[in-house]
Amino acid sequence: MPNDETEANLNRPLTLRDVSAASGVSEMTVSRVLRGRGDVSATTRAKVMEAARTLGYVPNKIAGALASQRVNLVAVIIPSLKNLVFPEVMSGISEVLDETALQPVVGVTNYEPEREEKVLYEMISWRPSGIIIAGLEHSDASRAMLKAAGIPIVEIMDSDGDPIDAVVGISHRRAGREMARAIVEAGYRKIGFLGTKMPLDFRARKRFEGFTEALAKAGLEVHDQEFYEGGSALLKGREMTETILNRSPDLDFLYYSNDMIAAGGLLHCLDNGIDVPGRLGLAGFNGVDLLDGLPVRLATMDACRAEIGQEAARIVARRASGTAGGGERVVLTPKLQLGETLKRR
Amino acid sequence: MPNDETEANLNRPLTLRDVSAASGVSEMTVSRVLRGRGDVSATTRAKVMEAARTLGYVPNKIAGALASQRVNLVAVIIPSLKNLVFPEVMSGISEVLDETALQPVVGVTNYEPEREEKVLYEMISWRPSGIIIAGLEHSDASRAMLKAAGIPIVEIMDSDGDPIDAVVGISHRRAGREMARAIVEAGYRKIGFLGTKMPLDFRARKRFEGFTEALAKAGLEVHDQEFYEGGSALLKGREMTETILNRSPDLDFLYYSNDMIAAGGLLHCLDNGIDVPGRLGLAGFNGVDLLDGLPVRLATMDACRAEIGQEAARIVARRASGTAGGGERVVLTPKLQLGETLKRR
DNA sequence: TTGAAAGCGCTAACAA
DNA sequence: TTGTTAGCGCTTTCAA
Repeated sequence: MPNDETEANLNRPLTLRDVSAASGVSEMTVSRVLRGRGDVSATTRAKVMEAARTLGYVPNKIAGALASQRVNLVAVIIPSLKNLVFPEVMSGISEVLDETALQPVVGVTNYEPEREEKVLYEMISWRPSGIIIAGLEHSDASRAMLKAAGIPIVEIMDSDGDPIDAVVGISHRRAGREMARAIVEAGYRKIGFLGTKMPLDFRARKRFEGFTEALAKAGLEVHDQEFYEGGSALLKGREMTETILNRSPDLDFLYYSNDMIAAGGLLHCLDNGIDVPGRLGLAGFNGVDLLDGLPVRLATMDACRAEIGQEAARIVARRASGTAGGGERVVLTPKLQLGETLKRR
Repeated sequence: MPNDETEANLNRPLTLRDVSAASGVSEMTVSRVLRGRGDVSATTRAKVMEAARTLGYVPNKIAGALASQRVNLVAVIIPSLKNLVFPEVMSGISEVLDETALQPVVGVTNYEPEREEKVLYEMISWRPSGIIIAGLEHSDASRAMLKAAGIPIVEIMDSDGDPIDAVVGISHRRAGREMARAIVEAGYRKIGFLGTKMPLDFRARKRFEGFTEALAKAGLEVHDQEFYEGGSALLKGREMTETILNRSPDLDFLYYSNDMIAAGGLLHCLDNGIDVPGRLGLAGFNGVDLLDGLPVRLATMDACRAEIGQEAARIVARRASGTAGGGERVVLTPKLQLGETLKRR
């Protein structure tokens, strides 16, 4: 049974032409109406809107983008979605872009440079209005693509290194140094480090470097260390803590490369009646709000995730709106939260 | 100082034409090489690759998509990234799509129907090869768009309702019923429910409905309930648990709508020396691997997140490759994990 | 305020 | 194996 003409299921996407035919208005004017451009009479506008709505027309952005040479997408390239940190950055980005015509599109690299290259290539081939990318370390090929893209590039989360264009982040080296200082000042001396077995997590590495550097200044060094990969971070935190304490029972402080494993360590200590922070101090990194629910507030350092996302998005938005710019540099200061797992002086 | 011609920074993106000129090969053949189509001599291929590489050419997918009427994107529409569940579904999707030419693009709705409409409209206007969308409940406008899109639509995570096209999920009603049965069988009688204050979290609601229904069959009802919104789920779990136990000290079981608040509840009980599962039983929902790190293994029900993602991606991939289909229905069975917070019989 | 023509950068289809 | 031609569906530009 053939359908009524105006509702015919043509099994092909509708085009401007269809709306034009249905409304008796030229394609060009239909286009104007649909894009909300002025200079269209109210009558014409009404006719067009009516036709578009009853047909269920959805514009083809591909054609629009090709013709206008404008794409309202912002590529956001991050290592992972499973680490809560990145969704938080995403929220900051979305929040700001929601007020603009721009839209974030996420690409995930799994901390693999080859994947980063591939994802970047794919993204750039859609000619986005800007790229927000985690970290300052990229392969030569990636850097070349980013430089050649001719669009705003904002590298985020880290400020220790040479940005390609703009950068928004914190200094992880400094974060490590400050935590080390706080630990030493509190009187701890036998310090252990627990982290991920991820040579490509440059930010964690920089924190570690800053940490050891500041310890060295105090005449100390990392007494023992332990690394993990994969699995539930909370569980790994428990296990690693047990392992390292068995091996080096004289440790009096454990610095973890993230809050999740630190929380696992804390649970281990609570379970085993280890006096925290008296006998053993603990600290993590990130300030994830999961920590609010733990029995004891963990010492950590807030990495300003949402703020980083917001600032990065603002830079892209500003540039997309034509306001000149380039090479913006926003360095945020991570806030030390002593919690209850680090002795007070 | 003008640049050397082959490396000129034209400040406009390179086109096939540039590669064609640099290599002395026709645009069409360049296009063939770059897309890896056969029927190109090794010599020509080499010339083209060389030219493309030294120029740093990145194809314009917008033009390609318009010309070929093919877009290798799959829109994935989910309520949130902060709930760990969705990143896990994403992993399943990526894993499968990585083996194909398809690429996921994520849109986030924040559980708001109006946002879902907007995100859908944006996505559909890029003419993706398929849409994977969480849930079976959508506004009329959203449903109309999905139906009219003329591409594979896979609704995921839930199987209780009428799908538009394909569906991959679990029955949350059944999940609720099964948990209720297990609780009753274990001998608990005064049962409390703790969940989110989210009228639009249909899946949580269905679990609750199934739960009360099965309790009713056993002649029981939910004895008290407590809801929360926002904040750290772990902390809210602690707080709600304290609140509900103060109000109804005779409760002997607490069923939580997700594992995170259940974990908070568990920590509260451990802190306060409440005998779990003897005096009070606890259960959550999801089977997030965070739970592995808790001192006591929480009773929960695995929601098959990764598997759902994989199946959904497979359906889209299969359809994109032309293999006919439509209306696929995959209902997975959530696995009950008794853990140590529900008495065994 | 509206319309007609040209073309965005690429690929399908066909020809050589 | 390679090249030519004609669009894809829209927007820009210019004319009416």
